[in-house]
Amino acid sequence: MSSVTPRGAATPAAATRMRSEDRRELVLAAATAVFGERGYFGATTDQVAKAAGVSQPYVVRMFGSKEELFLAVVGRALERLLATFRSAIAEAGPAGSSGVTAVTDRMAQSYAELLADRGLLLSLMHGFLLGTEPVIGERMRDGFGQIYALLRDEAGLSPEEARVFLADGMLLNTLVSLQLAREVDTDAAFAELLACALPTKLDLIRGLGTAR
Amino acid sequence: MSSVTPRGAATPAAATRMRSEDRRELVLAAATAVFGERGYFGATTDQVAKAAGVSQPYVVRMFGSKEELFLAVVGRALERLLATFRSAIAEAGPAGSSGVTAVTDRMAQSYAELLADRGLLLSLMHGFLLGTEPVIGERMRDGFGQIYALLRDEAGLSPEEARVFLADGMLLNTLVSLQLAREVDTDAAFAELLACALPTKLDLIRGLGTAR
DNA sequence: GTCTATAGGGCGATAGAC
DNA sequence: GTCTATCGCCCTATAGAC
Repeated sequence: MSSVTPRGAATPAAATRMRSEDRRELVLAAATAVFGERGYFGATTDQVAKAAGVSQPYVVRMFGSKEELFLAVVGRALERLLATFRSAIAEAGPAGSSGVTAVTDRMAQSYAELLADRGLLLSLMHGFLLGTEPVIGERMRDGFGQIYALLRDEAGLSPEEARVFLADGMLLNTLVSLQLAREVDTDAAFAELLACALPTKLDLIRGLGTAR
Repeated sequence: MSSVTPRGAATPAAATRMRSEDRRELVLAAATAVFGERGYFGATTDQVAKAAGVSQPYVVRMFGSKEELFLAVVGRALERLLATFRSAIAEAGPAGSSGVTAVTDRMAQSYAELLADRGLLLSLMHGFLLGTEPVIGERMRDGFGQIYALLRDEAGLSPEEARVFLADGMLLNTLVSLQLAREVDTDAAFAELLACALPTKLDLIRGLGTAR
């Protein structure tokens, strides 16, 4: 499949030799998944290390501390979220040109697609719930402000339209994290809610709920 | 102020002698506040104990384990939430009778008032984000299902109306937890969003944001 | 019923070899 | 750059006195 370096063979699990930048990205992706599931406090640097196939002290060394690792995770998540929204806006044009629903629908679709990036949106969500943490809270307020500014200034949404869009996003995060899809086959009410909240993405959510 | 028992004087801080049921309620209220701020993993039984003015081992003894304490907290929170909604429905009548907005507005007002109970809604919110936890996750799915069932069957909302109501609630929780109100005076965008998301409750939120 | 003392385990971070 | 070994703290839970 992928190229194996001359030194190969003795290196850990999934990770054969690679550029340090790639390895940093690998650890960030692993950390995103772990923080997304258990939150900042619930996740351990050892869980991240095992998920990335490196040693626990190396994870800490790489980022300085667990808190800085979390800040890097949410920073990266925010970057991707904003970039994805900008692509959507570029495709659909801002709200002024061809109606509001063109942009919001396109952005909502982008948002749902970001769910495929395991833990990315849920790491942000966990962060949003830690507003009283001195460092993390400040960072999350700033990030939330960037999202709101994009919706207003770049997507061209009104305050009310932006509010509704954000509310839908928060519900989506909650439903995914709750893994409601787990009982979608046995609970008619959950099936009804999910069908309503995720018109076209039921299969995607179902996949996320079971793949553990 | 309140009655002091004969033994008084030597007992801890805020808590003079009281019935064990009252003390259990005191600990539950303290735990609700702590779990609401830091979540299940971030909260420690010692923080709960200090907030309640009792010893840490006593908190554990009382509920068996930290996990059972959390389950008691979210169980109590859910009870109160459902009871509050039922009062609102009783006052406004279900959606069929006098239009949908009568019930939803009354329930939304009730919901905002529950924010005064420190940590009650945020403990639930933290729980919703732990859907992958075996015991807690199952309990939270069940609780969420109860809320949805109430909105549909008792409040008489359509699936779409229930979805919008839930989405607004999730955004409200997020904004409160983020403590966006903290910067409402220096950040015009935050002020705009909060004014839009919390039409009549800006002062309430402001109070929550600063009182720490 | 409630406390003090403490055991036992896990976690983040550091030291130092390779 | 990455690992192994390990320290020291903090946290949950138990034991046992009052």
